[in-house]
Amino acid sequence: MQNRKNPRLIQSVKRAMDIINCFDPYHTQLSLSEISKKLNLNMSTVHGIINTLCAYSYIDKNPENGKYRLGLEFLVKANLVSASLDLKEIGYSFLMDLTKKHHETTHLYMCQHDQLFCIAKVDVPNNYSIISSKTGGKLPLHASASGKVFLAYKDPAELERILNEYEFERFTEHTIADKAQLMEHLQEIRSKGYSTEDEEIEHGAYSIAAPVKDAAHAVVGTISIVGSKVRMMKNKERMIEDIVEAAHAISSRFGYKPHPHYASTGTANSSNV
Amino acid sequence: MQNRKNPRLIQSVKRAMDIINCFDPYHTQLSLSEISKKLNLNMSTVHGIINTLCAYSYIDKNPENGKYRLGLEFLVKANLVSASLDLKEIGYSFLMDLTKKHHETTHLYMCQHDQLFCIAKVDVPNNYSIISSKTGGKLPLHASASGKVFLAYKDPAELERILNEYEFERFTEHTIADKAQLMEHLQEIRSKGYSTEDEEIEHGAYSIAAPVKDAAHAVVGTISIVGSKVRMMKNKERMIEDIVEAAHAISSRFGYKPHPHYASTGTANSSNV
DNA sequence: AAAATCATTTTGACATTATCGAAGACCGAA
DNA sequence: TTCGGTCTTCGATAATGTCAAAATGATTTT
Repeated sequence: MQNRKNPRLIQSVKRAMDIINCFDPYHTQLSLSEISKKLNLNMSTVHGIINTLCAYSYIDKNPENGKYRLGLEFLVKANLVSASLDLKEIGYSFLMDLTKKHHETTHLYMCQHDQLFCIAKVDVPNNYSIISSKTGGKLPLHASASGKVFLAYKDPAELERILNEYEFERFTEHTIADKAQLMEHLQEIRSKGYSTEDEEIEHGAYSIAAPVKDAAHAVVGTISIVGSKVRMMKNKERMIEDIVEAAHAISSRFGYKPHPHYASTGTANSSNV
Repeated sequence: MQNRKNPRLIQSVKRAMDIINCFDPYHTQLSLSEISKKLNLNMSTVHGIINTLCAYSYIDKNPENGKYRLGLEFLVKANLVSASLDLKEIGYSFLMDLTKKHHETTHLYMCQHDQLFCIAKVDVPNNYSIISSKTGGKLPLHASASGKVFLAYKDPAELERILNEYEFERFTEHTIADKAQLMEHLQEIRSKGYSTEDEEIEHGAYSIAAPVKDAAHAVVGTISIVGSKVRMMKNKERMIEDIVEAAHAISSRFGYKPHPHYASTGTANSSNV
């Protein structure tokens, strides 16, 4: 569950987070007893924690059925997070350009805690497309173009750590299934400088991603373009060029400067300064 | 801080929430010592809690400066919350229509815990306006059209409770400054069925709002239209008609049925069944 | 209606657990 | 290097969260 060492974590806070994480797209409303059953906790324990979360609007009790659901305070905080993301500000117009040009959906992902979070998305503009409702999605690292390009530029020790405890969920028959296969793939990505994903997560879909790096050559995010495979294949080459170029442009705004002598191996020092 | 009685709240969870709430638009990054100073807590206490929140990606340590900031998991949860809001689904197309017709920004607010949260927004379509970045904003109840209409339909006891501990922040010289003045205003809103806000929160702005009610006649949200006062005044009457009509349409989707015999006083029973 | 079932909330006693202060590690600056 | 500062770890203490059980409340059955 928790990544690194084992710095003393606070039980009740942990439990509070576990409670919050009980809610997912298939369980948007839960009763007290459902939660306590799920987490094997005494009902009164859960009750106390939930009440606290309610007081802060992170959980809300639906008066109609007495069940609990996530509260609107999450929107407030998400707004705050979102507003303070330089990457999003900078990357957005690039997504827009890419989508305008290629008529496919583009995404901007950001790395945090060895996870990739979608922080911006531009859909193909049908009439009035507002709201990027998929913002906030997470990506499987082994089965997405962005995930793979993220892993490809991790430094070897980190990569090792991540993959050792990694579960290769299988989405389609093209999903990369194990570490060895993935490592080979990553080498190829490093040499090409971008990554593709070919029906590895969903049949009929194809995507291309390139890394956004900062001054320390660490990958801070990725940009990607996704679409139906048949359409994508038609001008794949031009898309790759554009994605890579956009990623470079964004990277340079983050102080990234390619070092010719380091470039070939692509070993990024992910600075835990 | 916490509203009702005093159901035993869990200290460490409360502190965790207080820590999260330290972050605001003016303080997006905080150091450990800043937080502990702000909350008058021992650094190691804060440290433990923050570490726990970090393990769940609700807080993230910026490697560049060692400061903490809110984590991307908030985006995930906000997405989940947002996706499960019926009100938003239903209301959205109405906002769109209103904005298309009147060329002004429209908002959809939702009530929770005596607060109004923006859950959808449609800007005047300039070229490609995506992302509703203001989603997640909260509204001052006494100085916004939506806030006032929300209060107007609260049942008297509830209203009393809310206003007794309410602070009337002053934004402009038109801001309603005290309870007596507000009560008078609310009566007027009830008799009209909608609310207006005239430079009460910002000079030059004018807004109109109407309540969305559910089957129990409780106000579950509001829709509003905002714009520069000069423009708004030009076809204020037509806007009011449309806003009220849209609010009714949304309400009826929530099972609301006007009871002719109750209608005149507008006393909503906000069912704490 | 009354009784029974179920889920939620409150209570009080106990031992686990969060807390604090102090000490240790880790910077960056002088 | 040595010094300020901030962050992290550690261990003892008592305060706090936890549990089981009882009380309340809602809903259905007889």
